[in-house]
Amino acid sequence: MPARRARASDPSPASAYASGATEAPDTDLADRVHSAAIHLLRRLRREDSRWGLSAPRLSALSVLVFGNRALTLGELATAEQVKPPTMTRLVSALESQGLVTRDGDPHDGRVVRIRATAKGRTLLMRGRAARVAALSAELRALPAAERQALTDGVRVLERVIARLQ
Amino acid sequence: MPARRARASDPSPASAYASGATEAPDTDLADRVHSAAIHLLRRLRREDSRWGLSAPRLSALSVLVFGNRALTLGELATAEQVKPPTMTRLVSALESQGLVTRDGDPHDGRVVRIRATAKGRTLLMRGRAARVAALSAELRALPAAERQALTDGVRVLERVIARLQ
DNA sequence: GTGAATACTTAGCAGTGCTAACGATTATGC
DNA sequence: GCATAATCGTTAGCACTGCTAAGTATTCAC
Repeated sequence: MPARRARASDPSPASAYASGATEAPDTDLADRVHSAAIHLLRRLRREDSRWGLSAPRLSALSVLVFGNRALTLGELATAEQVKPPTMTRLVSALESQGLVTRDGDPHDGRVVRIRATAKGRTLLMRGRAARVAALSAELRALPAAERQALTDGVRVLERVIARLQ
Repeated sequence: MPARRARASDPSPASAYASGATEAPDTDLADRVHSAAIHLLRRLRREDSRWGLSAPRLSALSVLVFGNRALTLGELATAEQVKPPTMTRLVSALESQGLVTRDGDPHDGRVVRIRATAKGRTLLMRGRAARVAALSAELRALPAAERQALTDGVRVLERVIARLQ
């Protein structure tokens, strides 16, 4: 079920944007990427509540854990491509969950240094695994060629996204 | 900048989830797909307000326009993978914008049939183009081989998402 | 040392997602 | 035919994320 073109009787999510017939090929591809992102996240969202880690919190925490150092709130906001007030609230939530700490910087009283706690590291490892478990399972079931195609595609997409900033 | 692995000094968005070193390959890939979806949508979100069409509204409207027929609210909710109350509110918003109509079904008084208006069709065509314009521009700039890799990857992802339902 | 710039927070808005509970309508079973 | 059950959609209310505007505290520049 390639779902390359939307048909009159096919309102399936994956093809929602894929009209294509009268579109430039790149617009068609952009629509499909866009639509796939929407539906993927909607689906993965359902796993969140069990872990108390929504997508934005998970994403921010992962930057701290894998960055393996304290970041200022502004750095974290930039890394996550959100505005500072949004990150303030995300960090407050993570802090109240005991997953990160907020410390003042001795050299600059304006900045706040945010660091993942041990609990945060542990929860991240488990939480992100749970969130993407369903996806991982499907990917494991893929033929090697398709998995490779997806890997290559994602690599391209990552670069495109970085360029969109 | 392949961003395949997160490094201690690299809190870049695209690699936020890509720790990988101690992960199974598929989990690594799932994380990367997940992360890419998050950051792509956050970026594209910014274009929305200019058109009054957020991602969910755009997506729902596109199902109606390209499906080219009236759908019940429940069908639309299923197609968009949201619960009926969520779709009720989305449809109400689209209706108040004059982009869709809500009509009762003569054969079944419980059902509501939702149809895109001409205005809805027009706005969709322009709005979705605007929303993905930045993305389209980047894709057009890609070498043919990379664009093809992304196309193949998206095709795989679409099938995976359909299977996640 | 005064004024500008920077970092973060607070307040308030809009939007999306959910569940629970409700009314209206249709289908079922006797 | 009528009571009961099932279905469809809505309303109400919660949590969360995103933004802008405005405020506070601190540091930098002259």
